[in-house]
Amino acid sequence: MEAVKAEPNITPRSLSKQARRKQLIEATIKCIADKGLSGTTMADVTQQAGLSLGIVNLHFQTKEKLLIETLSYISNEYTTGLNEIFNDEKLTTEQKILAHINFDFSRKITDRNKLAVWFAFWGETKSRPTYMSICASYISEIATNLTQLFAILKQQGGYSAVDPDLVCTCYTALSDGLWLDLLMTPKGLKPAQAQTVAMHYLTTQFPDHFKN
Amino acid sequence: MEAVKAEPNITPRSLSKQARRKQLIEATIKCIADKGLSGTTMADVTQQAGLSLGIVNLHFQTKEKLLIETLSYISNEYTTGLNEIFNDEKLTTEQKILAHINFDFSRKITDRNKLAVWFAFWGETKSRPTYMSICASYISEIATNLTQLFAILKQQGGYSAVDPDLVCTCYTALSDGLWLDLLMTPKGLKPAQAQTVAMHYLTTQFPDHFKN
DNA sequence: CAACTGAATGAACAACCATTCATTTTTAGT
DNA sequence: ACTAAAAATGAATGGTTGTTCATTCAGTTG
Repeated sequence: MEAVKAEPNITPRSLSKQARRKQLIEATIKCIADKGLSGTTMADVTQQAGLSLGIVNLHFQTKEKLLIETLSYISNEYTTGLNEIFNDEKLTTEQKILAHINFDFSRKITDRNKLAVWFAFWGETKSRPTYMSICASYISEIATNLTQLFAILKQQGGYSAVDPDLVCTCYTALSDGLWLDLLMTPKGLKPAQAQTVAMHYLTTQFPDHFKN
Repeated sequence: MEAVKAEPNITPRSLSKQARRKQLIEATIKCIADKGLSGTTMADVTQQAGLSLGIVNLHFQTKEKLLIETLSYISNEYTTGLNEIFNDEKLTTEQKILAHINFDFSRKITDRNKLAVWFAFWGETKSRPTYMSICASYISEIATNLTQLFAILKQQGGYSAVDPDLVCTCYTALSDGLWLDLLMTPKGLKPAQAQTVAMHYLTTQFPDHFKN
């Protein structure tokens, strides 16, 4: 674990306040991936960021707030990416769903450091209402959008037997489970294969649109 | 959180050594569910068990060993249940698969305290090789058995297009994801509904055997 | 009933770690 | 160049927690 600065030739304090916060959050992600949520100390995070011990208090007040901001950071990154797809007027419904899957198994999302952070927080949600409510809000937002896409495709494609809510629940659970697979058995399952598994399920529901 | 003894009328020390270990492990499960892995202290666990602080050291030497035994305990409970099904000579392949799903979404397995423990450990696997290897062993054992069941059903049922490995990966990921759903949105998804979702997937693969 | 065994207890200890804040360093304004 | 404000530092602090072990106590044996 080496200290890494965001930009080699720029002194640390020339970065703006917001950039410093981002630097600390990304150091936190790396630390959680390397040492776990319980094993991550303030000394670890600040050393990973190449800064001094007191810096977290200056920007986040407490460790707990830093952790909450870290969860919000990866949640926002995910929902923002999906909303861009959902709101893209140039894409057809079919293309949006394909783009959604593509995004779910892209490098950015299946990065094992970030997957470790997701599961670290998920593992604590039952005992931490704050984590729980952050997760609950992005979950329902994404489900609403995705269900709507499936409903449109059902109508347009004449898939009378398809239940959009069921397909949304099933697809979401499937991708969560595949992420767990990518985290736990990285030697066994690669992101591209995981995407194939997800496509395999969608093919069963919309065979005319998604051929294997 | 109240101290609860295993048997009201039996004094603590009349329990055998093994029963005492089980008592402590179950107290640990409750604590992890209530306070998270990082928030669980030795004082919490022993108080939950209604025993004194030093007892864990007597039976498990260290906290880390108690946690490892706790992960092994729930892993064994799960794999033992599945192996009983897999080895039951009286069941047909189709019945074994049905029993497998039934078990995955039974009360015993979808108990939110235990789900919280599963995800708590999964969230730390990347940084803890010991947790990782415990998980790796049960994962591969179950996958081997389940893939075999699907392969037999493919042959018997004439499902020439089915890929048993793919279906096993997909089903396993799906049930892991549904467990996450049960943990995170208990108000939204009930175990019986989760089971319906899992059945829905199997129906797409083996329509003659598993009708909706 | 007395001596013995080992399970259980919990006060005390030592290590760890989040947080504080007096001091130093950098930047921006004039 | 000088000054004031802002940012960053890191030694010191205090609270928490895993672990230890001398002592207590229940159950058993002869």
